[in-house]
Amino acid sequence: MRVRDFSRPTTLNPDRLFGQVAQKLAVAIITGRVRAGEVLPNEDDLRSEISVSRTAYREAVKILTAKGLVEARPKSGTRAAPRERWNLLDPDVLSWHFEADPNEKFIRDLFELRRFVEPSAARLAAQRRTSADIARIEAAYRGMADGAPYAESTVRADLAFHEAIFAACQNAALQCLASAVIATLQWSLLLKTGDEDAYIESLPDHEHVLLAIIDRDGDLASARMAGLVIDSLNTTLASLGTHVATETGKIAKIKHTK
Amino acid sequence: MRVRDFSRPTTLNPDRLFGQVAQKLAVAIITGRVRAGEVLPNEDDLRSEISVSRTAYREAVKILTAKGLVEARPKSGTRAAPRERWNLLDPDVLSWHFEADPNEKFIRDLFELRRFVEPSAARLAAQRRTSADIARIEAAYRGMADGAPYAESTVRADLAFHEAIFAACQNAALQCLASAVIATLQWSLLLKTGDEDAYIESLPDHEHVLLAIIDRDGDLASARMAGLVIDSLNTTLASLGTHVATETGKIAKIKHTK
DNA sequence: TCTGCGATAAAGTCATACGATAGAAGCGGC
DNA sequence: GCCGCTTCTATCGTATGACTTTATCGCAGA
Repeated sequence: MRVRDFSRPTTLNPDRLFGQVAQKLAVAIITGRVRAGEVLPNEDDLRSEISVSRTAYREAVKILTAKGLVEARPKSGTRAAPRERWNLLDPDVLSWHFEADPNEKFIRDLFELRRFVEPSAARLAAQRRTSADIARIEAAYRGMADGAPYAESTVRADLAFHEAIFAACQNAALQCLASAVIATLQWSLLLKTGDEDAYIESLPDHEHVLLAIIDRDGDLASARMAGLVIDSLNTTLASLGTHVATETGKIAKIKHTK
Repeated sequence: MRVRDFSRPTTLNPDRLFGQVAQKLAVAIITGRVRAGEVLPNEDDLRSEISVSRTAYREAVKILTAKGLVEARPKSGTRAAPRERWNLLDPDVLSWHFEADPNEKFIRDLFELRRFVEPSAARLAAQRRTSADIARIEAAYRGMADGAPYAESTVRADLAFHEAIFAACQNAALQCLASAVIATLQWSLLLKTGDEDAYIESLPDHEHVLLAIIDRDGDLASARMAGLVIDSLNTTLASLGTHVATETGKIAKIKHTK
């Protein structure tokens, strides 16, 4: 599953060696290929796979440590951490998740988070928005309305729409959740690609949210955003169903050719 | 400001060298001693302060990179990142914040997040809780009720109470926010230490939340949790006022002796 | 059986070296 | 004198080898 990163909010340089190693290890952990056991085999493994120095390997491990994916203790080895320890909302961890595994439960969890957070954010945005915020949200909406359904620029505009609402909240802590929401959204848009009806139907919902924010009507903005998120979840789950079916088909095919 | 870490949810080993360096750099960035300029001075700075090898320094930088505090671009230097880029909800970043600076705005932001997230979590917990969850929440409540107001075990129980509610949600993404909430709470409890009335008054509120969750009454649990958070914010801000006053006094004193 | 000490393995730390390149400084041409 | 090109340097990335620290495990002795 390849998610090409337009508007990537993370800074982990992917064309540096340690970044690649980190990603490789992370995906291995997230998919469950490495459980709570030692990551040790990888030291030799990566030696053989890509000839990578201890330096690069260690820096990759440090990154994963910082994100809670592994725990390195002096004598006992470097182990994959249990999932509760992971910083699931970290942009990189999220992007690795999406690189590894659809995992319906996790998608649901993320949407549930959106369901709680985004309406509140919309309310706050309605209360605090400046005219500059409005301009930004409106510009994003225009981008959505004018573009072709799942074109790159349109998707970008969709993400920008939601991000601009978070930005209007003037709350740094809340803002951090924006990246998680964006990642979820990006993922779901990717899944839905092709379902033009769903996209076109969501447009008026976006506009209604915008209008409520312009009107400084917090309750309305909140309610409309809640509706938008729920609709998004439903269409995403529908697409996920077909998508998973396709994937299973592919896997079956691969297994067959093997 | 020293916050002794009981129940630290983070894994960044503080007695390893790179951990100390990372913390030192992080605090420097968070307090604003290093703005968006290069972190370069520190390379020499740390050379003179603690003689630290490049390895340890680089690994510290990798950690900060992973948390969004700095951006290391191939040849142009390692710069402190703008605040929007920071993973403010990362447990370590939070703990560094609390180590560095009370910053009322940030406290408000975090409480606002709690205000949005915890009621939703309480609702979900009420809907999904198992008897084991109840046992855990109830045990935490007992610990709060039985202990002395700001004793370590009591604080631990308070944190456990809120964490148990998140755990009952069965939502991994939401669970990640628990650490941020816990950190906020721990900080506010530390500030409030001494204000026994506030603590004793909050006890029935906690019990009411517990009862609502036992009754599987999501709406009630949510409403009561919202009340609890708002009360907590108010008492915290009150304590923050006196605390800041004291700090200012200290600063004035220091300036005077200078 | 319990205690403690030492062997041992793995992470951590240090020093050094080389390559690549972005950005600055210097040089030359127009 | 201004602009563009070349060179030079600073800094990050990567590699390597040696040494240190720490914690686990097993063996030996009480």
